[in-house]
Amino acid sequence: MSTAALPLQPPPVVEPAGEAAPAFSPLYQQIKALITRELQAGVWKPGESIPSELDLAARFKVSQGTVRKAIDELAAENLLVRRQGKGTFVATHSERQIQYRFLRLEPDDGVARDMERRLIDCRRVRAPADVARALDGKSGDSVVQLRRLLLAQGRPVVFDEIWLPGGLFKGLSAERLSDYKGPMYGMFETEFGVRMIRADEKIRALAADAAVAEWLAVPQGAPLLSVERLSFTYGDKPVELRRGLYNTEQHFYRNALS
Amino acid sequence: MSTAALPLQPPPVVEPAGEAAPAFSPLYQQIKALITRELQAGVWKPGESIPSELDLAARFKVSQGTVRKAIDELAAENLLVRRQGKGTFVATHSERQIQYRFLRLEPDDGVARDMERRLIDCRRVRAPADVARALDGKSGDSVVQLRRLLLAQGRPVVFDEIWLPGGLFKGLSAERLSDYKGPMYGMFETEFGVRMIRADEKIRALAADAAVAEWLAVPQGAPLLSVERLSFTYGDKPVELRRGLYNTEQHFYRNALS
DNA sequence: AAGTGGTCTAGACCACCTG
DNA sequence: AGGTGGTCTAGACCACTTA
Repeated sequence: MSTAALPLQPPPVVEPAGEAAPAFSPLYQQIKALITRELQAGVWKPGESIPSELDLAARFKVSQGTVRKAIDELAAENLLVRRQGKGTFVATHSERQIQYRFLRLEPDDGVARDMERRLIDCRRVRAPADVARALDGKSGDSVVQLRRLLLAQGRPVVFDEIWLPGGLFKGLSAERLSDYKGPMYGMFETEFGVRMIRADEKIRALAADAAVAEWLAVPQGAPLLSVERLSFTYGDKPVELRRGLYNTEQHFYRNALS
Repeated sequence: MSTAALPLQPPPVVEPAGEAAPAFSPLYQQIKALITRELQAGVWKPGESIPSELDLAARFKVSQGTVRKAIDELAAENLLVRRQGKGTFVATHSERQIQYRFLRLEPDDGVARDMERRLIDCRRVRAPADVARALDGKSGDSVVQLRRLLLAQGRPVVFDEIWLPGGLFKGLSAERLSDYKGPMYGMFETEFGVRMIRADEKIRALAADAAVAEWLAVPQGAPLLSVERLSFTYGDKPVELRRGLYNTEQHFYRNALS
C-alpha cells in the first residue's frame, strides 16, 4: 500500500559532473532499494510473506524478471527467503532451523545439541569510549550491558558480554530476558523491532583472566577464543557489540572459505 | 573444441522409481556441470578467458540466458570471474589483488602489508593416520610435509604446517618453493595443476608448546589461534591439510557473517 | 566499430504447495 | 484449480573495453 503508484525515477542515465560518481543505477537496484525500505519500515514483519513477484512487478510497473533479480539479491544477502510454491518471506532469527545463524561454534563430536542460555546480569550503564565508538555513539551514552553464559551439556562453553544502544532497547531487563523463550536475536526482532542483518567478527586467542576463568570453569591463563562481534541492522547501522570468550577444548569455530 | 555438438541429455524429467531421488535437473545446472568439467580438465587455464556467452550458448544449443545463469553461479562460487566488456575468466590465486584469498588475518592497525614467507623445511614422509584420513588417503601414504613462517615487518606471526598428497605434488622441493615468487596457491596452480576451490577451517585457541613458541618468538604457553584448514579442488576432493598457529597479539582473524 | 558482459521485457511452461 | 516461485526463450538495448 505504501508502495503505490511510485514514479520510479527514470534511471539517472548520465551524471552532470564528470566525477567518479555512481552515475548509473539499474532498474532492479532501484527496486531492491525500494523493497529494502519497506522491510526497514516494517511494512512486512519477520516471518511474514511479501507480495508475490507478479504483484510487485505490477506495483512497480516493471517486468517480473526485474523484480525477480532484485529479490534474488536480497535472498542472497539473507534478508528474504524464497520458498517455491509458497512465496517469499522476510528472514527471521526466530525459526528453529536457523536458530544460531551467527554462532559458528560446533562440538568436536559433531552432534549439534541445543545450548542452555544462562543470564548473569543486565544493567544500564554509561558507554565506555570503545563501546561508544563501535556503536556510533558518544562516550557516556546510555547502553544496556548484559552478560551471560552458554552451556553445552551443563558445562559452560561461552561467556558473552553484550552492549546495546539504550535508546533502541528501552525496557530491556533481566526479567524479560529470562522470561523469553528462544534465541536472543529473535527477541530483539519481536520485542524491539531490531533486526540483525549482518555482522563482522574479529577473532583472537587470549589467556583467561581470573573472572572469566571462574565463569568458564577453566584454569586462569587457559587459552580462550575471543570473538568480538559487531552486528548491523538495515542501513549498516551498528546496533550490537558483543564479545564472546569461547572455551575450545571440546568445541571449535567453523568457517567456510570460497 | 571438446565441447562440440554434445547431445545434452534432455532433462530427465521424471524418475522411474518413486524414491527420494534428485529426479530433476534444470538445463542451466547441466550446463554448469559441463563447464565445470572443462575447467577441471584444464581446457581453459587459470587467468585465461573462457568462450563468450553467445559462443557457449551456440555450442550447447541453449539460449544466452541459460548459459548466463550457469556462469552466474560459477562466478558466485569464485570459480569464474566476470569482467564487463572483456569476458569471463578462470579464477586464479596468482593475481595480485586476490593474493591472499584464503588468509583472513589482518593487522590491528588496518594497514595491509605484504607478509614475508620463510620456508623452514619440506620433506616427503609417510602420512600419519589423522592426516591420511583428512586427505582421503590411507595411513602411510606418501605425503609432502612442509613448514614455514609468515612474517609481518620482520616479526613471525604465523607458523604453518602443511601436508599435501605425494602423488599430486611430485617434484615439490624446498628449492622449487624458495625459488618461486608469489603465493603458494599460485604455484600449485601453475606448477602442479592443482587448484584450490574452497576450504573449511576449524579454529580454536591453544597454548604454545616449546617448539612453536620458539618459532613465533612468544613465551611457552602463550595463547595462539589454531587454524586447521582442509582445502578442496574440483569435485570436492581434499588436496591440502594445513594447520596454522597465529600469534594474535597484533593481528586478528576477520570473519563476515550474513 | 565490433565484441563482451549487463539489463530489461514479454511470454511460455514447469515444479511445488494449498485449498 | 489456482497461486507461487523456478526455468527457458528470443530479442532488444545499454555499458564497458579494445582496436
